[in-house]
Amino acid sequence: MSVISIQLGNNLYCKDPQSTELGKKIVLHSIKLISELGFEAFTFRKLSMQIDSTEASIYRYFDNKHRLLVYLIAWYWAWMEYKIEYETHHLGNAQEKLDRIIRLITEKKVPDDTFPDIDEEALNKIVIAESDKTYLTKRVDKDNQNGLFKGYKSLCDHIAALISTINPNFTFAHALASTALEASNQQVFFAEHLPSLTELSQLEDPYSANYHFVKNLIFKTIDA
Amino acid sequence: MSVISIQLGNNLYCKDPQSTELGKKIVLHSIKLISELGFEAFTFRKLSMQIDSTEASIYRYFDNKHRLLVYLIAWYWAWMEYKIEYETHHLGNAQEKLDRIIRLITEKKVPDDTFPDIDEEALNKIVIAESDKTYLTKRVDKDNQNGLFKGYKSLCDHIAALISTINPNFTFAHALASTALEASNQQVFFAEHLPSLTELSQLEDPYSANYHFVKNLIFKTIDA
DNA sequence: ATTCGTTGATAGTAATACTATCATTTATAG
DNA sequence: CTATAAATGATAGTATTACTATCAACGAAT
Repeated sequence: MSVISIQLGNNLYCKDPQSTELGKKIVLHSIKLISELGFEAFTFRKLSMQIDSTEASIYRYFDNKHRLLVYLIAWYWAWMEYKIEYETHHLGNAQEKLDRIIRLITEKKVPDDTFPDIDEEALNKIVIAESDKTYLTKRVDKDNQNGLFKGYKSLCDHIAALISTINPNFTFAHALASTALEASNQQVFFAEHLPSLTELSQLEDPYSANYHFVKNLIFKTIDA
Repeated sequence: MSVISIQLGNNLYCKDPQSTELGKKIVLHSIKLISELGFEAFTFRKLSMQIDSTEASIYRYFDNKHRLLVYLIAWYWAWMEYKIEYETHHLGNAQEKLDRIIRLITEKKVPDDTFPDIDEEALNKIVIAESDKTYLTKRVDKDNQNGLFKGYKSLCDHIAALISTINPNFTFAHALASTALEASNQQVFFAEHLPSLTELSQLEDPYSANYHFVKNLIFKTIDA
């Protein structure tokens, strides 16, 4: 039996949390705690109590809570890239692939049995509410140099490449890709918390509405 | 001589910072400090030292630093709305108005002599790097109920209304407006810190490029 | 049987985000 | 011009956070 696991760059942790039981517990419960408390109220102390361990032990895996957040978000995007690969490699043309990607990004996230240690639903909540905080810091440039955002950038590249295939004359492929990625999560947040900023919450199926919104946004924008 | 000032809702502060000298100093120097240190490293203690005052005195104006940030961002959007009003009321049709708004939102911000107490350039930096943090908290719903995001929502409404005038059949006017507003700032941040997520940084005039990107995004998307 | 690596237990520190109290200065009204 | 109130300053104190350091205990591998 072959076990698939998402392998992440070694700058994303101090000590690989996938290599030990404690590491897995840290990841598992941090997803739970951050999604419940929000990133600001989340502390290593609270996490250590949840898993009957100590702050010091957690610090052996992650330098600080920001790094842990970056790790979780990186895991999410690596997971998305894996799913995209799996569901688009057989498709014939760029349009179809892009369409499938938009669907994957906007669809409601359900538990993925392939990774029993991760609560993908809770992780998606974190991505929606906290992922911008990974780069909205004074350390962005250093963190970027250390490759912490590689996964997100590679997904953006992937989408931009499809956009350029569909319309080679479109100048802003990466800008549109990053805008669409950000928007797809932001709109879900708005629908829940600032509903006057979006129509999603008024429609019967907000996830499907989001899909149509983002799809329309991309395909209309790139049409020559 | 009539002095114009941006009047903000009274939930945005404890005591109106525009009503006293100390209040004005708090706003003036907090813009400077937050833009330099970033919001996380910014503290009331550091601010109090800058203005030769005390933490306790600052707390009389703002409950906490998050509230101060919300105030600054609200001021910014109120200022934008004022500029938009001023520069679009004479324009004949929705297309022209929307175009002008996009230009105003994406253009490089320079000091506005009308408000000598505010460094609009530094404030714009804050909007770009920190504004998402105003609502990405566990308190969003409460803060929203207290009207803290009124200015942003009203600008979004304004843009959405123009979109609906241009194409009454477009379903996602507010979603597109909020997406464009967010993107216009996000792309500037990416250009500076995560340049592989956007083309803006490669082009001669990134501000003009941003204008064209956002304009194209909106007008292409809403075309029937 | 030893030792190595992992974890736990405990302690400690500087900084943060406040709150409270009271004295002092400044403005304002009588 | 004085009385009084409002605004500010000075000072102190607290709980929590975000770490760092040290050492003991335990189990697994050699």
